[in-house]
Amino acid sequence: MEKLPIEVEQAASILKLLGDKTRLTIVSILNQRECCVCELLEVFDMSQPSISQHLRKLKDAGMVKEERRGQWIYYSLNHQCELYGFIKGILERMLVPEEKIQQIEQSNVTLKCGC
Amino acid sequence: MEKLPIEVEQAASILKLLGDKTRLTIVSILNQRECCVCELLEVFDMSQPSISQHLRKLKDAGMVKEERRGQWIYYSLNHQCELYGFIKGILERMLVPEEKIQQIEQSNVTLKCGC
DNA sequence: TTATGATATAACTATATACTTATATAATAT
DNA sequence: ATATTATATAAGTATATAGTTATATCATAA
Repeated sequence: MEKLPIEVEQAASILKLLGDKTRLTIVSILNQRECCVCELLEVFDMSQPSISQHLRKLKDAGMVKEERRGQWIYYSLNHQCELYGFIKGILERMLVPEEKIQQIEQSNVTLKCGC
Repeated sequence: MEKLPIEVEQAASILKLLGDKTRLTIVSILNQRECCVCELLEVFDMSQPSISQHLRKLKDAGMVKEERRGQWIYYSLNHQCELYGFIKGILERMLVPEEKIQQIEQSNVTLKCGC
């Protein structure tokens, strides 16, 4: 399933999505843990709409899925996505953004969320 | 060497370069055979400067190297590039553009080039 | 019901990008 | 020398993109 070769055109559109520092970092974080928007907001020097818009693009491409829990919407990588193997292959060769993940975990956002 | 993890920022810039259909196709073709500009020109519905500009970007990133042979300049993937393993990993999951490669080989461009 | 907090959407803007055409450079052939 | 062929570079343009601020939606809490 992971090993099915991908069309050039399809690959290009995925790579274009991942070819943005902010989005690639988001995806790399989501590969470690699910996050709500306000958690991601902790580690980017950027407005909330900007983060939401990036997540929207990732969702539209099927790379990411969302799940509402009360007030919060949790985003996570969509392992069911037919391109997940392709994406995983890329993430595996990248450094995990430990610092940002720590920053999220040390923020009190999660406490407020109660998750 | 291939397995050293890559910084997010560096990965993003490579993925952005590959996230263009034309460039990704070029790279995918060069993964099979070296080509001169006029050969690539055979398989893209695009002006010569456009192809040259794409090759320039790939060269600037170190992904591609060039070698002049007389009138022609041959482009090929730069296996010495520290990111070659990363790129190769992506190409391995993609369909080879056989049709375009055939098109290049059946064109008489190579005959004229005498290579 | 009203206020608050989390997120999404809309509208706008500045910049980046992928093309184009025109021209320059460089090698070969006549 | 001059013409031809291959390629690069310059300049211009239309569109895409990533950000912004303002506002809407939706869930919870008071």
